[in-house]
Amino acid sequence: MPNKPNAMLQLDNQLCFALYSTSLAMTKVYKPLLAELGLTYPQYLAMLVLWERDGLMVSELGEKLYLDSGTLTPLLKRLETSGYISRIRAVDDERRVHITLTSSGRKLKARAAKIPGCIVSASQCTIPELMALTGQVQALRQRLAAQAP
Amino acid sequence: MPNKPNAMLQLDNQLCFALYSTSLAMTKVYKPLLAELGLTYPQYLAMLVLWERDGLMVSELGEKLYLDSGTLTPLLKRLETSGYISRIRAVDDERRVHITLTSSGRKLKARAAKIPGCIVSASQCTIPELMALTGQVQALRQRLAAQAP
DNA sequence: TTAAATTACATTGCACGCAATTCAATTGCG
DNA sequence: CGCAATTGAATTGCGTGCAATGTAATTTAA
Repeated sequence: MPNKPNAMLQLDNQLCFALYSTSLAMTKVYKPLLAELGLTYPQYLAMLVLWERDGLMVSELGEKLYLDSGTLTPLLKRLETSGYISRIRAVDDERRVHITLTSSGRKLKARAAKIPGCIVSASQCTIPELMALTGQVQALRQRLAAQAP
Repeated sequence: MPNKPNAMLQLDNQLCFALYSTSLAMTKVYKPLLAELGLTYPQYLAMLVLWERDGLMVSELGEKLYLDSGTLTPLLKRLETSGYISRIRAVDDERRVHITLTSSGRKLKARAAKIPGCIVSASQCTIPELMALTGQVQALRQRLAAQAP
């Protein structure tokens, strides 16, 4: 199949670069919206998880976000400094740290509710188009994740 | 349209997160392949551009990669230290820095030729599937880039 | 012509991502 | 029980991304 190595080495033929540059472009669209909430984009992702399910351990958050403790520990400390979460060691197992929303963190959800609509609007796509593309990209992620153990 | 704010705030409903996490997963698949060449993933992207067209200015490279000088200057210095490129100030306009492949950098292209095939294989997709998805993601990038001036 | 504006990079500072290592707490096994 | 192995976070070090700022070269315009 890979019988045209030169064409395959062209930047714009590569799905990887399309994903990479589009993800960065997406982050730039989010940035001013999130700045109003005092969040960075990865911090917003962590808050999305916590708004769905509060009190997760750092490792559980990491599974949902596909991030490790080296990334999450400092990120969560910043969210704690911002007053949106508390980091509490479990009493039954002091290795574990549970991440809990503060009152301020819970209130933030209402202010963030308008953001998805802004992004949909910026994408100039219909909801079904976005859902279809999301499904395809998620399926690719699953297959790629299976390769990197 | 955005009349279900709670569902829209769910992590797995969001295209942005699908792109973000899939891009990171892609990088992890590349990592061991690129480590053999002594390249990081963004450095590999820069080399892809230079293999297509040598001697670009920093700003031209930035347009192709959607990256700015704050990112590229240190990245290119590392590629120079690795011996793959030269950074040469233009004689006619000394503000400009042209990036030129070294002999070692040109030779690297042959060693990189097998990588796209490895990625296609890891994706477990057919070439037409990958091309279709690439096109959709690129189209999204164009629309998003139009929003962030 | 020369001062102001613009351009092209470089620098600084902050926040990721992640590999590798460390450390403390817990578990498992003989 | 004792102790090695495992687990969950934290730490360290490096390489991005990017906003903001700095600086030197060039262009412009009064």
